[in-house]
Amino acid sequence: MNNISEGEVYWWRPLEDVEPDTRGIILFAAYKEIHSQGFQAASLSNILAHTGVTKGALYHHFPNKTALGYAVIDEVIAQRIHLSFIQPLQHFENPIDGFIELIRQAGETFSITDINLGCPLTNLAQEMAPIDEGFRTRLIEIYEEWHQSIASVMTEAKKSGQIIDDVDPYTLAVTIVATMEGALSAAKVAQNLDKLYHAGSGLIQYLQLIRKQQ
Amino acid sequence: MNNISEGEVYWWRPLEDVEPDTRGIILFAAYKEIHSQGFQAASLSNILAHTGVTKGALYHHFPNKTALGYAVIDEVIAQRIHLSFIQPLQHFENPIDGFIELIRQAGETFSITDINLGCPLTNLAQEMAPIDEGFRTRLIEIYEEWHQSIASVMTEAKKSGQIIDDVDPYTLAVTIVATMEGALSAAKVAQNLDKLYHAGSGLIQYLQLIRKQQ
DNA sequence: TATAAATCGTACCGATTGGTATGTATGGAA
DNA sequence: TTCCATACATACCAATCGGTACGATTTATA
Repeated sequence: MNNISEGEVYWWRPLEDVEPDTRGIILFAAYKEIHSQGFQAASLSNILAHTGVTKGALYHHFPNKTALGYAVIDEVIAQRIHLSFIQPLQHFENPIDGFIELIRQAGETFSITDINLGCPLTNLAQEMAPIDEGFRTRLIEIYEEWHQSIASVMTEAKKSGQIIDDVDPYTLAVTIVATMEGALSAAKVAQNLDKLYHAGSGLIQYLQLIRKQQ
Repeated sequence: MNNISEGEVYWWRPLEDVEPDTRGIILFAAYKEIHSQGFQAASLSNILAHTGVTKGALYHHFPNKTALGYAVIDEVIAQRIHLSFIQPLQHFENPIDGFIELIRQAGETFSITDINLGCPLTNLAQEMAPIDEGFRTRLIEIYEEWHQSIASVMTEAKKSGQIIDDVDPYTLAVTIVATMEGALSAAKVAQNLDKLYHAGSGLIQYLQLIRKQQ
């Protein structure tokens, strides 16, 4: 039982089917509230109202709101980014083809609701990184792992002659993530997928151009 | 007299030297508060404390907080985006060279404080577009003008044979803006310019690759 | 000079916020 | 059976929020 009300489309559905304990219920409800409202605007009362959990229970499991936010990053967001964006990289036989396919699929995997809410990692990073160092270090860590993972597969692709020589793998990694995030942000504001398609095909063209012809 | 406290570095300094009236003082203070705190977290009490203006004066010039936010977009942000990013496009003889130069200069024009605060347009768009339609339409309008302006110069560049044929000007425009925004966002989280440099040189490489060799 | 409108200042309000204090029920160990 | 830590539930709190009511003062107009 994950607290998704019927008719409510939601990005990245719960990964496990285990019946969550009170702490898990709070954690997932907090993730949803933070994802849709932002951390500062996230209301503890809302989270409690949506779950039926009482304030006493919440403050038994988490010392304060900030700690709850940290836990959401550590135990929910990090996991989901890892599974959705970092793990798939390992299954790419050719990273250029892999990324192009991943970008092409984006239009189908993301619903309008997903687009409107935006990427939870980006949202939280943009809001909280300048304000709270605890948030920032946690979020930076996720981004860095993401960048390094892409750089790693690109290094291999370069070695095997799939990519032209004057491409720095890490630079390429940061550029890819930046463009993908920018594309999702643009789509979020426009509230439709058009901008995502445009920026997506621009990125695909870039990837095609750095492919070494043989 | 613009209310920038000494030692405080600030992005996009006031454009005019005219002595602002009460309304202008409130507007610029609100712009600063919103830029650094976000709209929802922006405190009217803070704005009043920083300016010495009273609440009666504020509510005389603006019916409510939302209207104040709209005015900040219409009368401050739109103007600054236009002057900093859209007008310079007209002076490009070759848009590819122009953009490359613009990206190269980014490292010098932006201070650490600028980076940490982030782009006011992006910040506001990400926070408020999903929540308030009035914000969204205003912000979309600015983005659309930006995209169209870039697309326009790219169309000319394509006609004069500076860009390879299989580039769609509008697609290119959206991609450029997305990558620039993503780069600034990454730098904001990292709190240093490294990611901006990386994503910047990735974008430069893309631009070099779509240049038609002659 | 009389009058009205514009431009504020001050005091206050209800609502909501994160957080706390304190009580209670429960389950396992001695 | 006693004991004690875990796991909640309820009631309350100070602070802050955006917003309003209303008086005072200045400015423009006639």
